[in-house]
Amino acid sequence: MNGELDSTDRAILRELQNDARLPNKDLAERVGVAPSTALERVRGLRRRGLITAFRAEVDTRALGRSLQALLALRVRPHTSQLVDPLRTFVLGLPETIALFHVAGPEDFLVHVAVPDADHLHRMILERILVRPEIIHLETTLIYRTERQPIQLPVD
Amino acid sequence: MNGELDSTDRAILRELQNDARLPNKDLAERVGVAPSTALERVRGLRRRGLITAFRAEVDTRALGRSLQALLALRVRPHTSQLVDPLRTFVLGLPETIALFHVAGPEDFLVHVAVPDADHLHRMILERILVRPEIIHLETTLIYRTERQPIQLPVD
DNA sequence: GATGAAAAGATCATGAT
DNA sequence: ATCATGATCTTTTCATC
Repeated sequence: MNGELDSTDRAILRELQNDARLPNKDLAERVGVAPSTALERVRGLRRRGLITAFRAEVDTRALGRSLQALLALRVRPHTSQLVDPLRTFVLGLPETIALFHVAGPEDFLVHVAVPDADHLHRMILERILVRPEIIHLETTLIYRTERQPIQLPVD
Repeated sequence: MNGELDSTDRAILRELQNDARLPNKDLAERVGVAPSTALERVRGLRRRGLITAFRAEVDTRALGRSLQALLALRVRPHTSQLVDPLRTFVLGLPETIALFHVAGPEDFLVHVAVPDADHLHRMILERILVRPEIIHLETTLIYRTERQPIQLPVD
């Protein structure tokens, strides 16, 4: 119930970030505890909110979305009355992978994956820029994205 | 063996992105096929590269990394001789969540999660800016990150 | 916490449609 | 391709240390 992670917890987090479907028996062996202990630890990590979900990772390229971009949006006036619906709208776009609310001159960065540049262009013109609260949009093409699959505490 | 996704494949991708540990029996029921079919479909999706991994998702806040930022890096000269080792270095930092190689005036965007602003500051000064090939760094604080957990093809 | 054994349940290979 | 069925393996619980 406390917030500390011992080396077993950390090892479990490492293994399950690497393979969420690792059988409990194998997990137990790799982290050096009994299967029942591993099971209890994993439950604890979920209960304490350290593990938030188990998800399949898909390849957006294989889904026909080979081009990624970051869209920097400026929204004015920057009131929750305008910002909240925009946030919902952006997250509802099937092209959206992630949405960052940021400090600085821009308000949002939207990470999108699309089939091609034409799709991106049409999407921006026909679905994004038609919204009058967006007073500025800057597109940055992404050549390559690399995610670090394993997150651990930093000391 | 081909690259098309039918509605069953799409439904499976949806379910497994939502819960990678959904038992095959339940998966089969939800997508409306027999368990053995569901199993074969999932294998096919893995083999064809649509599903790249099953991963546990961890909460960086719960790991004691409550602050996120994007670091825009400019590297000069922009040669693979300098860029490749830098890429490896950045991905090796425990603070790094993702690395974007981008077009435009900046070369990289590094998504990091750190315990606090002081850690971020020290990290930038002591570990990033000491590298002479980095001729410019701009830090953007992230107030909030929202990922869309489910990716599907866009039409 | 860890262990071992037994019950419940999931996975997987096979053969049929 | 899809399905139904047993054989096999895993997970889970519980009693115990």
